[in-house]
Amino acid sequence: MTLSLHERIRTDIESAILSGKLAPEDRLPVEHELMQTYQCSRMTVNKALSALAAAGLIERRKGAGSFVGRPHAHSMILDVPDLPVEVAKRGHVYGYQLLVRKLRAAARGNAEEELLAGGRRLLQLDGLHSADGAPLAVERRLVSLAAVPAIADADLEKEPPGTWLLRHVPWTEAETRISAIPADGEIARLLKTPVGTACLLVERQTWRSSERITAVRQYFLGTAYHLVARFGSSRP
Amino acid sequence: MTLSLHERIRTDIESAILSGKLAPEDRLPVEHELMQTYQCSRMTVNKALSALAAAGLIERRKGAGSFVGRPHAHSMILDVPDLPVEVAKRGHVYGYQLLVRKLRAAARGNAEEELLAGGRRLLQLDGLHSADGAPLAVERRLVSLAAVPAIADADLEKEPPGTWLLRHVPWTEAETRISAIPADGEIARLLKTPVGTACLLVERQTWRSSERITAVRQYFLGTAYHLVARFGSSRP
DNA sequence: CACCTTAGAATGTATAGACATATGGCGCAA
DNA sequence: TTGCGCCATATGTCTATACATTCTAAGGTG
Repeated sequence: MTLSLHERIRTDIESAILSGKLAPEDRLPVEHELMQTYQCSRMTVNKALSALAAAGLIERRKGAGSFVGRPHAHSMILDVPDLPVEVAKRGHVYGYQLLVRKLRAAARGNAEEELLAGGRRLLQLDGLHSADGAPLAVERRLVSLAAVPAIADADLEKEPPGTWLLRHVPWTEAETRISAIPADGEIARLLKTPVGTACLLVERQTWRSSERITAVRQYFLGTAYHLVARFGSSRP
Repeated sequence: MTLSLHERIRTDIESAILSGKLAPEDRLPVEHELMQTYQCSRMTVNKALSALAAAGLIERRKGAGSFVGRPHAHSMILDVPDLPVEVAKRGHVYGYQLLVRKLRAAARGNAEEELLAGGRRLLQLDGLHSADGAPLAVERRLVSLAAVPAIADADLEKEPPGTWLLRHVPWTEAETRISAIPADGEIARLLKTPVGTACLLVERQTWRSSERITAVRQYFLGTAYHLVARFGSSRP
């Protein structure tokens, strides 16, 4: 694979930064110098530098110059895959059981639920995810009927609501909160584990623009599941 | 803030995709049509479309056209901030206590440690993070002296090794594994909590290119700490 | 010495054109 | 009918130029 010129300029600078030859806050050569170095037009240099800026590796200041960004404020990429897919990838047989399905109003005084409902009703869906027949996670999900009226008619017996939503409802923003808590009585019973067992709690909310779509709490058996986040491209 | 023309084109298409007006696999207008629509040159249209392609929202096929990408494989951004900074941001006083500092060889038979050591010695650093004087997390860190010889002379009494590394050692790749486990005897003692308490376990390894730099295991008091991951830009 | 003005430097945006290269469909020939 | 080759289409890359916007530093003025 022969790199185009702007890609070559981009990777040259990129490796200079990653190897430490260019330190954070260092000033990069200005566009005219790079034009000389690579014997090309300014647009080509500009394309390379713009790409680096978009990737957050450098910072460009109009009138001042281009500078190496400070060591990554390190945000990492957290893959939040669809559970059935994830379980299958780990070589297990996935199962889902719908435990509770009820239409109800938002609990009075519960600000979260009221925001989600937006004055209309909510669909509550409790379910159990399993791998090879063993309980993996319980989830309680609330879906805004205002945002997703179609879900009232969806068949959610065999496919988990997360998967259904993923396929039918586009979203623009999501936030996931990850913590650890001991299993309480009901969670423990459903996961077939002693009360107090360490669980990974994943809470996620999704929005489409500013409209709230769904909120879910998933309790994973701590020893049976983990999340992986990555920074950098190559590692498998 | 007035958007430049290529930004306007970009956001127009972006919102058409996110709102569902353009479905996955749909074909976008070709560049010449967009030139007509926006009365601009091809380079301007190209810049907008290239940005969308770089962001993964669309896919461009030379000779064929541009197409909406399939629904986001949704990866989210996980902020993994420096602990002192994070604790301060939550309004607490951060404290760190170095418990163990020893130079040693990799444990024989422990493949992870041997890879990290690369034939040389390791620096083991155990420490306790606290917020407002209360234990927050214990960590055990191993640093490769082959990769970071300078850390042998660093003063790690007052500042945690993670912070020192962040400031002195550039890295290119990292992987974080998140799970939940019950506190064993030693962890429980250090965190001043009963044995079996649910803990958030964060394991992280970092590399510079293919050279391993450090591996760390952090046990957070489950009820006192959580991680947040986000997709989408606007929410605070 | 402190402050303000100004010229130059550097990036941001946009144009119009040129040639390169991959794709897919259409028409012709076996 | 099938298969091959050609060509229109669409994107990829690059050039040379122009003007706008913003920052920095130099130099002059009070």
